[in-house]
This record gives sequence, structure tokens and C-alpha cells, in this order.
Amino acid sequence: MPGCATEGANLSLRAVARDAGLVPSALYRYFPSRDALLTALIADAYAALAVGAKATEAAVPRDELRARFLALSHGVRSWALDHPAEYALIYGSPVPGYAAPPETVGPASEVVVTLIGILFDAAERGLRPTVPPRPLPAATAADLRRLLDQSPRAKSDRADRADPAPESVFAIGFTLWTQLFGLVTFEVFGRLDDLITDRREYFEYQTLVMADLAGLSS
Amino acid sequence: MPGCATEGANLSLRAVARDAGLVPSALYRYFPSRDALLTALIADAYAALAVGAKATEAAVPRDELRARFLALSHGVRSWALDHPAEYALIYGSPVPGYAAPPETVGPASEVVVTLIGILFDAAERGLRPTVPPRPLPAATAADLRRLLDQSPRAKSDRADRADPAPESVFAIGFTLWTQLFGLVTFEVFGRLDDLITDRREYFEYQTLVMADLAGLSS
DNA sequence: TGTACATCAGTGAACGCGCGTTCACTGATGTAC
DNA sequence: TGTACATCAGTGAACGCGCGTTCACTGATGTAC
Repeated sequence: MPGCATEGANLSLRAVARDAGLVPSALYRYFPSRDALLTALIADAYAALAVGAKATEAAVPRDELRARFLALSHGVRSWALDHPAEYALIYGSPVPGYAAPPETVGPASEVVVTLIGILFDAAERGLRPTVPPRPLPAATAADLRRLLDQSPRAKSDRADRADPAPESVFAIGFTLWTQLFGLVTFEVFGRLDDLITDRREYFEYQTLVMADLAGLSS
Repeated sequence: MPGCATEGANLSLRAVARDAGLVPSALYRYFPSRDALLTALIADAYAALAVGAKATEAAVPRDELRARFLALSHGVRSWALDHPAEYALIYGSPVPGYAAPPETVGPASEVVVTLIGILFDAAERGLRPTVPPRPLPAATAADLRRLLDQSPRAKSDRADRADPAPESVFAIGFTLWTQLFGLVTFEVFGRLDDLITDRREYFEYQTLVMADLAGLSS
């Protein structure tokens, strides 16, 4: 499809056609329905976010774990601020009557996978979270172990490290993931508007606290 | 207005009228426009969330700081899961073309004010966050000091406590606030659907980690 | 107590708009002989 | 090289629908005398 500008706050089929300089019915050559178009927009948005966030992280030397985490975080924030409509599409209110099909789960998890990769590198170097260790509850531990088994990187070098349990690395990864997107969502959706004036500085501070929490000291 | 059931995923004026058993034009007796109706729905939703969350927190003895935090968190989560449409209205994607008027900022901040109240009580009892202290950057410190001056409770007993700086109590409050709503938003909006099976247990675990982080040990 | 009138709460029809979707079509581009 | 035909990319009119909003109205409830 030519152009394919997914900008603009409106995600209606007609709005997408307008942005692309086409008549609405022309989109039916490319997508059988509005839901199929929506799926493509969502997959594109996840992919674009992952590209933006991982590009900044990949530029940092592998052993600078704290800097890698900060780069990833700022990459997510920058992309979200530059593309608020697409960010809202993937991290905002679910679209009523639309269920994301399975082909979007891969792109959707790229950021958290990268984040957890940093934490595994940190665990390998002996870095430990500053928050006191707390045993994972049973069902959550099972869920994280299942995700771990689907993650080739974590599985390959699991044998030679008994401590910390890889599940607990996932758990701290989920904590950071939640906090990161909570932070970005608050800012992009304007929840900080009358509270925080220098939002970049605030974001930097909060991500530094998160890095401290995860024990990413270098 | 009779009935005034704000349930239902749709927030259109006609949908609200339907829920209330009225004809659409009847709403113009109560609200001059759709935006005014939206403002009322938003204010109601904030108030209902605050009532739900604070009710559970208020039932806990004042000196059980950890239990108060957990009760507040679970109160927010329960209300959000019971009222997903209203939760999306106040914590989801902003409605295009609608700007929240100033009368919604009071109700909007009740949960974070309660949360920070718990943290002030904890600071008074000498409890300290486990995350290493990190100096607040200038603009953020100024913002938090300004919010502090608007908060009567914090101001009244500020003189007799030099340490920790009340701004830093606000800072940790903002961290927990972000994490709490990030957690709830992920769950309510279905972002955990194929990842976490026992979501209540997962939420409990993550809030316990947050309490550890904030040093809420009793 | 009974009548006259004002207020109130809501009705019902109509408007113009943007939406998703359909369908017959057009005209440029490529391919076969 | 020239003609005939198929494919492709997109057009344009039309549909039925839900939306926000308007306006004249109705009928029940309250108040004055």
C-alpha cells in the first residue's frame, strides 16, 4: 500500500484512507475489513515501537547495563511522545469489539524481552536487586517459567546458573516493564500535565530509581 | 437525573440515555452538551474510584502501614475490574477533542493523596525506602514542593521533621502511584491475558514488592 | 374545595455528519501472439 | 512493431447505521386564588 501514513488521532478506515490519499473503498483491495486494517496498524505500531526502542539500546556497549536500560526506557518514551495516536492504539483503552489476533503477540513482547535480556546480563555479572528477595507465588512462578521456556536465550544458559532463579529475573523484569509503561502512559495521556513541569527530567529520575531497584549499577 | 447508570462500554450521549431509559434529547435538560455530560461522567468515575479504594484502606488500623497500602491497592484494582468502562474513561486513552476541565483535578488526585498520606505516616515512624536514596532533580523537586504546599496535612507537621525531606516522600509516592496504575491498567486492558493466569496473585506479589521498596514493613 | 395557570420532565421527529461496506465502473499497465 | 486482451489499482455513488443536536410538543405535578 502506498504512503500508508498511520499518523492522525483517528483510526477509522475512512481516516486511514484520507491519510493515504485514497478513497475509502480502495482500502478493500488491501484489507478485507476494518478489523484486518486495525490488526495491521497495531502490528505496525508494535514493530515501530520495538525498532525505535531497541535502536537506542543497541547503540550502548553490552556491559553498560544501567545505560542500556536507560536507553531502552528513553527510546520507548521518545517513540510514544512522537507517535501518541499509535501509542494509544497499542497501550491505551482496548478498541471495543476488537480482539487482537495471535500474530500481534510477538511484536508486542519485544520491548519486555529486551528488558529481561538486560536483566539476565546483569544477573550473570552478579548484580542483584536492592529490593529484598521475596518468594514468587506458585501460579506466577509457573507462568514465568513457561515464558522462560519459550525464550531461547534464557533457556540456553540456564544450566550453568542456579542463582538467582531465572523466574525471579522475569519477575523483576515484569515490575520494570509495568513501571516503564505506566510512566510513559501517564505522560503521553496527559496525566502529569498540571503536576510535573519538566517531564523529561522526571522520567529520567524515575528510571534511575527503577535501575537502582533492579540493581543495575554499572 | 434518575437511574444514571454509567455502565456499558460506550460513552456516547445516546448510549448514556439508553442506559438511563431516556430518549437522547432528554439529557439536554441536565447537560448543555456532550462534553458537559462527559465531564460529569469523568468526575463521577473519579469519585467512585476514590470511594471504593479509600473505603478498603480506611477499614485498616492506622498503624498497619503495609496493610493500608495493600488495601488501597486492592481497592483500586477491584473497582477497576468491576467498572472497566469507567476506568478506561479516566485512565485510558484521552478522548479526542476533549480537555478535562479544572473541576476534575480534585477527585482525580484523591488516591495518590491517600497513598502519600500512608507514606508520611511511615516516615513519621522512621520507616525508610529500601531503594538507595537519590537526590531529586531541581525541577521535579520544585514541582513536588509546590504540591506539598497545597497539601494541608503534609504542611502542618512539616516543621518537626527534617528527615526525610517531604519532597522525597512525594517522589516515592509518585513511583508507587505510577506502578499501581500501570499494574491495574495492564490487567484491566488485557495486556496480561496470555501471560499471567492468576492475576490476583500476581497483583498481590507486585504490590508486596512495591511495599518492600517503599519500606512499608509493618 | 375547585378551577386556572405555570413549571417541570421527558417525548418524538427531524437535521446533517462520519462511519463501514457494496458494487459497478474506469483507465493505466502488463502480456500474448 | 502493432493489436487484443487480461490484470491491476483505484474511483465514485450509494446503502444503512449511530452519532450530537434542535425544536415543537405533551402531559403530569405544583401553586395561586
